[in-house]
Amino acid sequence: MGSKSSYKTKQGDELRSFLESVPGKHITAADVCEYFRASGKTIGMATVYRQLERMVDEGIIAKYSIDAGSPACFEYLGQHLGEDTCYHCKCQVCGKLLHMHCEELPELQKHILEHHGFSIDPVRTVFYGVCQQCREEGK
Amino acid sequence: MGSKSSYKTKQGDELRSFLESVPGKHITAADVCEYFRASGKTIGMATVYRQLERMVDEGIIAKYSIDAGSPACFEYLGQHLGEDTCYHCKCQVCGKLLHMHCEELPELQKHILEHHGFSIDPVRTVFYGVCQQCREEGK
DNA sequence: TTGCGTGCAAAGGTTTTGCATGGCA
DNA sequence: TGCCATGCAAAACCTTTGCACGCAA
Repeated sequence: MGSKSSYKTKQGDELRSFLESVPGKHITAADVCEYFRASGKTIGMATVYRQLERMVDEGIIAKYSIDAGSPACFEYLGQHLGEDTCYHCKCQVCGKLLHMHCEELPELQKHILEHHGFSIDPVRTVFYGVCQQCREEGK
Repeated sequence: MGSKSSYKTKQGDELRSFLESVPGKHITAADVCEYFRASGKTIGMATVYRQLERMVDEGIIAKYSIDAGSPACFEYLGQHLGEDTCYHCKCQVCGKLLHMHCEELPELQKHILEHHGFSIDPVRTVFYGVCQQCREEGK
């Protein structure tokens, strides 16, 4: 695996630099197309999905499949490819996807690996629940 | 919300008792249809989805939308409608969805609520990662 | 009888795939 | 020149919706 030869293409470069320009933001395939259209360029949906899939495999972006019928969203990982990973929280009420830095999570990760044999991938894991704002506004 | 009058129907009863008969198992809408067909009965896909949605609203089953293009799966919650909730782990290698009982998770839940303002819903939250078996088999 | 549940078919949306063309090396 | 990437269209897939009919209350 990982032995794919790959060409450098205009679309791939533009897509990558677009994603790099919005670190921490969650982008759908449709967002990418719209961005290209707004820039006067075009890109096919199939190309977007193929490029994104490749980048996920390479580990430079993350893919989140939050809900059943809604589009997957992608996020440039950039420099937090190390210990400074942040987890994600998805509010079931307002639908927002939040970032969370928590010092206890690496410990939990370690505990679950040692006691339950499961190695958590922080990049793909999403906590579902209710955010503070929605909780304060009464459910 | 929640003020729906509801009729008792043959399909609803059979679906419910089928789900009750496989506690802790993960069932898709297609699985339900197949089970009915195998029993000599039939049920429409739309009915399955509508009944399942209702049961999710009632809190007696949980719905997991794990991957982008694959079907959502449902699970009868039964008696663990309380503190004895279990979390789920999805192995990205073999695709299995595992149950995990962990005493530390309620504490984490509390910590995140108090320090990060986010109220986690254990029923919907899924940890992504790699299971023990896959880890031992290399990769 | 009233109105909800069901079933079929059609629509909706996201993602994947086939195939001819164009671009990178 | 060889091979990969692209783009368009079509397909595949899961899920939702519309509408007429049937069944529960």
